[in-house]
Amino acid sequence: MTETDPTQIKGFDRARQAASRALTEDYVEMISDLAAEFGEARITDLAARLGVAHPTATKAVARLKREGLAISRPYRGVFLTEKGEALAETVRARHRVVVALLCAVGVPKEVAELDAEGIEHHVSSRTLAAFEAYLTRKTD
Amino acid sequence: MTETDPTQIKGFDRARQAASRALTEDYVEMISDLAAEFGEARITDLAARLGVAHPTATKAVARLKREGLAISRPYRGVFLTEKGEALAETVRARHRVVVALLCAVGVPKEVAELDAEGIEHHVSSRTLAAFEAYLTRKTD
DNA sequence: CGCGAAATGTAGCCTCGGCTATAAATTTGG
DNA sequence: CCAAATTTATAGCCGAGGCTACATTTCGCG
Ligand SMILES: [Mn+2]
Ligand SMILES: [Mn+2]
Ligand SMILES: [Mn+2]
Ligand SMILES: [Mn+2]
Repeated sequence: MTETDPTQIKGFDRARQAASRALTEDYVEMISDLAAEFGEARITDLAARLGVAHPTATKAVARLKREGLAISRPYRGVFLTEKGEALAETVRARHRVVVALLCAVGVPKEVAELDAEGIEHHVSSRTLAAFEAYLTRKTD
Repeated sequence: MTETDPTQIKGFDRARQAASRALTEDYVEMISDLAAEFGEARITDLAARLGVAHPTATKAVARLKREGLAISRPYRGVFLTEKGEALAETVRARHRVVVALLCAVGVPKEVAELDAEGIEHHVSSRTLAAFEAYLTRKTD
């Protein structure tokens, strides 16, 4: 083979890293949502909303705790740490921008909401900034 | 908990399915690229371009063969089946549209290329259609 | 030709993120 | 206040997708 384009490798690598962060991001955002609604996030509710079996949610929460994003005691609710809350806020904001951008270029709202759930995790900060600038331009 | 929004669950489910298809899509596209350049795709080249160790590429190719997307004989190159070629074409086209859309809303080209590698796998046919329509409108 | 280098295959390890089945704790209501 | 229902925990299975180490085959070249 000739040379290997480093940009291309970087793209695949970034996509792999984003995929591995996606679960964390969705759980943290959901825990934050549930906390706002009910004051705490229960494992059962997390599992129901994410569409997984509850042991799957339990495992995910264990990982969040390992990473210092959440805390919990046995048979009690799950709560975000400050670090977790900060991540949730970032993720929530990005989710909204992605949906808005999709809608702005003509994607039906319902479809935008579905696709955004996956797309959001691959939107870098620079792309996010471009989306925001575009939305601002378009609105004003 | 109160009710559980089925649309939201569907979004997470779609994102999970897309993530599991992503690897297949990238490999098939890359095999097609290498075939165009060199007449065949070698495991070493696949691994180098995707940024993984060669046993990882070998495993992935084994899966493609299982799924009827590629064929190969020991110590020889990998080739796509008709089904594989068709998928490669679809994936390549979508990749281009995603990059073009990102550029059109103001994302720098280099960044667009990086982010598209992950985003593309989460763009549904309806969103793709909207992107194409937007690009057509903007160009004309 | 034949030998060393390069490519490919294979074995086996790891983590992650699904799942089911079963056990234990907690909550609820009669 | 106790029994049943609900919730949570735990054990253990699976496949995917990474990796390293090592074996084997093919290739290139003197
Ligand atoms: Mn998401
Ligand atoms: Mn989201
Ligand atoms: Mn890709
Ligand atoms: Mn691609």
